[in-house]
Amino acid sequence: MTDQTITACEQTRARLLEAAREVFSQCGFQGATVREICRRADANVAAVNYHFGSKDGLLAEALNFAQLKALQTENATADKCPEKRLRLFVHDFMLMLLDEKSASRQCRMMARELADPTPALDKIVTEAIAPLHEFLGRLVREIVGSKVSETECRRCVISVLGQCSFYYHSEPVLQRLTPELRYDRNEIEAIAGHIADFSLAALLAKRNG
Amino acid sequence: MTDQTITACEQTRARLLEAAREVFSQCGFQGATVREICRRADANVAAVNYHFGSKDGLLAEALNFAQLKALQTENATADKCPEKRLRLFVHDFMLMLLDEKSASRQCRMMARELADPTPALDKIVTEAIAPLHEFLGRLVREIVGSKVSETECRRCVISVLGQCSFYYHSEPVLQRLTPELRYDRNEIEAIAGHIADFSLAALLAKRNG
DNA sequence: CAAGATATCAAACGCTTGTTTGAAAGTAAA
DNA sequence: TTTACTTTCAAACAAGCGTTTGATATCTTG
Repeated sequence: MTDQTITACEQTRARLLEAAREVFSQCGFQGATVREICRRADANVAAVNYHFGSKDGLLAEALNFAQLKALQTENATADKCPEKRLRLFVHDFMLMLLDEKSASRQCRMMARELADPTPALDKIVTEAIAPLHEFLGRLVREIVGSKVSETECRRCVISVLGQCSFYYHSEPVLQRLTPELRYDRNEIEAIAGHIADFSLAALLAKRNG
Repeated sequence: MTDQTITACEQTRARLLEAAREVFSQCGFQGATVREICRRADANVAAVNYHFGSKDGLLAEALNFAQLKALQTENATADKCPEKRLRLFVHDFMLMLLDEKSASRQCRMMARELADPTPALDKIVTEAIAPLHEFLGRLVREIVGSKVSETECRRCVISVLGQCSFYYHSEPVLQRLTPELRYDRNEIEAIAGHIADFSLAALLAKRNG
């Protein structure tokens, strides 16, 4: 019984992490309760503190930026022109944010925290968001050319991310505005297409203007 | 003592409402506590329930969409081409969202609620956000012409609002990304200019494409 | 198997939350 | 001034929170 067998302990840890990602991404850090996480993980209330020290510790371990990083490296190695890579990025990013079926609650969890800071925000920013902005900054730079200032370039990145995030952050509102709206795969891809069109038109205008 | 004299009761109510707008806009509905609101209003904890019935009731009364509506009517009556009116809207909207000195906590309060729904979200949507989307929808329509579909038009509105909101919602993140950032009036106007440029370029491309 | 370490559990702790209470203070009209 | 009503207040309430506890169960190992 040395390796490879999954101990009961590890099972509980894994269930807690999964439940935590679920609840954190749905309710935010403040809104999520340890009791609800433990209920969904079929674990005792004390389990969180036993395995992770505290609710903060659980959040820190539940955070996982692998998927977001993978999205960037895959995109960077794609053998395409920058316009197509931007289109691809927006597509993958929106699927990650909106597709229920995509198992990437990590990303949505992260998005929840952006608005109101938790102890983990610094880690999120340095490990995930800053690299993301730099990645997009390079991509935008490829598109607009060298005449555009760095500040302007950064604002373009924010314009792209702002459009994407809005669909996630304001879902409750958009749902009420157009009740028939469903984020199925077709809808998400249509939205991603719009954001890419919209952004590329603006960026190309900047390059030529 | 019939009119014009401000009773003690009315003074307390007014102080509570002002303090509530302050705290709600800073901490969100969940994060705000009745005790903190009462402390800032120099009132007893029981005052909220006495005057407004509950914390929910206080939120409902504290909400005030006058400023947001005024922004729309002023804009609509501006004797300008739709491009300039969009530019003007973005400018005024960003000032309302970001300028500390602008006394419009109502708008920021509202923005806080969008991400995680409170009992008041329905009221906010029907009374403030839906009209805002319709207003912007008409403005966008004037710019892109009649060839663009209604769905696409709506998505353009979201693209504009998404860019604006991002600076507000993600302030904690943007502050960490560029620590020297300060939302003074110059910076806000520069940002508003960028968003207007970016969006108009995309909209004009849609009209001509 | 027996002993020691590890993991789970029900229960409770201390704290904060929104809300309620009943008495005290303030106000207005007879 | 007296009477009736409104407003404030300190204190307490019940519920929920994250966390701790000490006993119990479950493994691992000699």
